Amino acid sequence: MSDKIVTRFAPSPTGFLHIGGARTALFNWAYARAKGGKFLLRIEDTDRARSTTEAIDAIMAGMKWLGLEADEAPVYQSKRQARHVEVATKLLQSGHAYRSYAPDQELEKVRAEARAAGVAPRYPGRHEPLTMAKRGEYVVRFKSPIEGETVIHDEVQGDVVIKNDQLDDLVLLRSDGTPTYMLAVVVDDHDMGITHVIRGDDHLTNCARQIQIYKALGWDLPVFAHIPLIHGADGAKLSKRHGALGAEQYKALGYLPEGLQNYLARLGWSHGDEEIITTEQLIEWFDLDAINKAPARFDIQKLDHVNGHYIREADDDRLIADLKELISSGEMTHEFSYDVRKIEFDRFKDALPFLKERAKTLIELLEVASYLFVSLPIPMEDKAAKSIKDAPALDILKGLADELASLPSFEKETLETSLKGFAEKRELKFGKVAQPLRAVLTGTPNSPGIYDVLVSLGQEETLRRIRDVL
RNA sequence: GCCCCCUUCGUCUAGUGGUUAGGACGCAAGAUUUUCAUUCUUGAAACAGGAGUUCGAUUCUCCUAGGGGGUGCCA
Repeated sequence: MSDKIVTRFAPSPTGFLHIGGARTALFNWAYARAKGGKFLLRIEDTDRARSTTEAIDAIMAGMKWLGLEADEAPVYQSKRQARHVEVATKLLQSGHAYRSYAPDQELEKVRAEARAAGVAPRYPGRHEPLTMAKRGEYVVRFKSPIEGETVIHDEVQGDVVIKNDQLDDLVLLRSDGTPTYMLAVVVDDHDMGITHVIRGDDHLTNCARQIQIYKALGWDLPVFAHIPLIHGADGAKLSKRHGALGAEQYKALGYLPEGLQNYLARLGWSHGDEEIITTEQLIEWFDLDAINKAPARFDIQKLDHVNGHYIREADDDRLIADLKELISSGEMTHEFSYDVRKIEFDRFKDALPFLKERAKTLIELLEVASYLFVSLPIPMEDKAAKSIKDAPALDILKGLADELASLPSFEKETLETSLKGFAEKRELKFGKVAQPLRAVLTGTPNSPGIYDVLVSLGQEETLRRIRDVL
């Protein structure tokens, strides 16, 4: 036993890496990193029928995207069956487990009766050997103590006491000889040298059962930390909407991994008033005692805000690379107002400094850049169309076309003096000049600053767009 | 049914036996500005309810209510 901390994330590969799992992985990863320990991944695929390789790939891809890579190759629980059987046999030999031949119907009956009587269901086989004929098919059950209580010393929940008479004799080995989760999780955590088990609190009650198995085996207990689940925006379980999406889907939605990571870290964990927390800071600050006991709701608006921060901070080249990847991935479901495959990334990059100020996701970034890449009859939004309909507006545009055509260069400062002078000459408020111009250049009433639009479009294209509506 | 966990602004949270209960998102107003966004300023907004302990409870205890989880040959 070394002092080094070892944590693990142990998903069952029956679906994508959902947001709750991602946070569990993040906490385990952060704790290992914070304490200079190891972070391992174990695929809990003992339920072969429901486990898929697609799910395994999706989970690993999601973790990789979030920057949560394990320090060693993943352990596949299904490949450790021999060891699980070995331990079950040991338990059988030491009298901590027994073969159970009862058919399902009998168990159903017992459970129904227990429920009707208002007590926890207990499997009767443990009291007296079953008298029924052995049919050859059996499961191995753990002989759970009836007297006393089991205490879980939980780093997040505190001491949780469960009376032993609440815990039934759980199945260790199924009738086909495969191990159940309850057995496998104990054996694997022990064998992998896991020192800290950080997982969702849906495992809290079952933890008491696992502790009994540890004790029967004479093994040391790991430290347990059961973190509350994440709820959806409506307070119910994570579902539909944003909550139940897979981590990878947030990528397709245009979120940055550091944005999601930051948001997730703050969901149920905090460090004073800190909101923007970099990966480095997370590693420096993360600890179990700052994890909240109450479940948190997933708030997409705050995620947007945090993500917007990271978009603005992001390096331009990196953003362009992300954009290219996102577009070629074909995973975006957003319907764009223009053909994003026609984007000229050189021009995009030049405009990025002022574009990223107004985007919270990569998708929004592509949308605010739309004016750059639409082709000639510029699609007009109603409001924009209205602002250039009347004669005075058209007259302004006509004058603007002449004015802009006469400029020797198309730089911001030149344009500023030019446009301001133009407005002054005609005794117009600047908005009267800028709005029609914006409409005709971008097709919308809202856009980046007019000088930025002008510069990013260039003199030739600007004039082409103005003249197109005259 | 039985068992376990949880409860500070709408949301994420800080916090203390005595505080003007703090921050963030969102919302509202204002400043900046050619629009939108960014940025900045200001504002509204919370200790679930009831007992008890105490000189004093948001903080400690109990009860209730509400929410969540478990109770599988799922994990």
